[in-house]
Amino acid sequence: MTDEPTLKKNFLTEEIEADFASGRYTGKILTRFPPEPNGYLHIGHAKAICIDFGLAQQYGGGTNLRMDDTNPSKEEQEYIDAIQDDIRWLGYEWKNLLYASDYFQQLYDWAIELIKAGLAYVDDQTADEMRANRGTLTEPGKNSPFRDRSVEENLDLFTRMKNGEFDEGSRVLRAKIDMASPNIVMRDPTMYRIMKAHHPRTGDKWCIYPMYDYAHGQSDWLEGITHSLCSLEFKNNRQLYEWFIDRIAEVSGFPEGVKHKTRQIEFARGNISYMITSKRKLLKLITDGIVEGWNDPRMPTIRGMRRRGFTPGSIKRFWDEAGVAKRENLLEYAKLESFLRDELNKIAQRRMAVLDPIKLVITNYPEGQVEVMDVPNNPENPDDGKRQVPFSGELYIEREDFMEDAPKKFFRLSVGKEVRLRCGYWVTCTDVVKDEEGNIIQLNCTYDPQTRGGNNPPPDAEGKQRKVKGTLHWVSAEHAVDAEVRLYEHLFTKPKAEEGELMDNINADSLKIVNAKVEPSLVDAKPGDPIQFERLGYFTPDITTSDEKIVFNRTVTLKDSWAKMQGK
RNA sequence: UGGCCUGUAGUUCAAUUGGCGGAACGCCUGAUUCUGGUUCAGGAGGUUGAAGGUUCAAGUCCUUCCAGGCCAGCCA
Repeated sequence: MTDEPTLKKNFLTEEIEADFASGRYTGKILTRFPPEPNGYLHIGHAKAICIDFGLAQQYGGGTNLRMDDTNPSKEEQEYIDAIQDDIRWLGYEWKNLLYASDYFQQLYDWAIELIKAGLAYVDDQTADEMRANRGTLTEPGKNSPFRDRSVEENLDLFTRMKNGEFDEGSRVLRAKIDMASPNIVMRDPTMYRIMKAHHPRTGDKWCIYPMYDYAHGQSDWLEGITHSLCSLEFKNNRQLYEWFIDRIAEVSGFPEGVKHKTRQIEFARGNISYMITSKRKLLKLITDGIVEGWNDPRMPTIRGMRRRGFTPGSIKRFWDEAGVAKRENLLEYAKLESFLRDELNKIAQRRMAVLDPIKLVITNYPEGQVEVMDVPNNPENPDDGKRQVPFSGELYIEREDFMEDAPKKFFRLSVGKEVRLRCGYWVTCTDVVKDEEGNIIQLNCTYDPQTRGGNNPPPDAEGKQRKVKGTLHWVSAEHAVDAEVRLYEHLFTKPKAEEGELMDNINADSLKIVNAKVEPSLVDAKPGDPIQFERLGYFTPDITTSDEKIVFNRTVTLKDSWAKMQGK
């Protein structure tokens, strides 16, 4: 987790290296991550974070974290704080924490210069009129009747817009470019709209707020960003991004201390099967009560995944291995799970927990006896040592580890069969106890005292070694602790979860809550601690866990080739 | 019937820039194992979207076609 994954070669690294080789840039690479503080970061943002921070790190540069706070009607301080927390959790640190709103005055001053140069005008058309006159994908637009106002009138109107003299929606400032451009982004784009909203940072100072297109490029430029890496849908906007900077450079020159223009390069965002990242849809899951909130362990948010038990390392490695390109994609959730398991396998403490308990009674075990068994905390890492687990004549094992009419391939318990209880004893099932309805309520077994600790018994007189195929996990009934365990599945039934009507694809079984019996040492586990319940999967205590009620989240199951065989 | 972008194993990406198409994940075998996990060894899987062309040689260059994506917010 401490060593950063080395990023693979891709078209971004190629371009970046070319930019330094050609002398376009000297010095250090500087990127930026520009989240809009109107929601929580999700797995898709994590890709951008890995690229923006990871690439800069790889080339010895830095990354500015810039809150894209140009729309106060949707943005809140709560998100500004959460975003920083999530980025740090992922393991990245920014060079500077900045806000687009830091540049509101500069942006305004430049707008004045653009107006003076005849490159911007105040438009009195309604939003509907503007839309009608914008033309369509195949037809050019029409010039606004207000397009040729005098500089003086534009200056007067724009100043009054700023002073709050006009109603919201009554006027906008537009760049004067080309209403017939085949790139619709260039058809006199809006630079400022009137918005009388309270801004978390600038308060009530401004009645006008800049649009993304007018704010983003210049923010990059002012900060001396070398590479502004963003997703594909901004490809069309790049022409405008460059237009603003070029025009401002002509009209006002470069800002103090700024030597170069920023290069925007677009890459494809990453989609993952069974997950969605649309903020609107995610919010609907919450408002419709499908999930608990932004940090529900089933949510693809950083907070949700963190609560679920994901590690930052696995998320970073996933995006690193996924690569970067320019095509639409749908990564398999299995790939994410693979890197998750890989890391968890190395660090997770092993414990025993029985999710669906059935009582196992050892009929020949001395009544009332309790033994303490040494069990390794992590066989993958002997340095983690061993712990002591109480063993007795009354245990719980997993209901599905017993079968009455077992097929030959069933390596677990069945009447007449012998199995190993992990680090306990070898037991043979003699008979079962059923209730009136015929349900099995207890398994009676005998144990072999020569197998203490789960070890092989000595060979028989002919030197033959007795063997068992199966090893089961267990907890001592008397010592077991009750715990609630939350078992998660995909939130959606279709891999392309984003497709079609959201509510048609909801997996009704995405959360299953069971009452488990767990070994006593688990009472000390803390939220975030990676724990493997042996033979079941990786779990971590939920943030709601308490002394009164222990709660675990299942992060991911172990691979299960038995279940796979059954499925066939 | 506009502009721009993208098509390479099931999936995501590579292919030294024109020189024998690979990896990861997934899938299938086998070995090992006190977790049906891990680990190890091996295997299957490709008309490089299609058709033409240039070339000794094309995934890579050219032409045409097909499919998919983005853009018509006073969102980002």
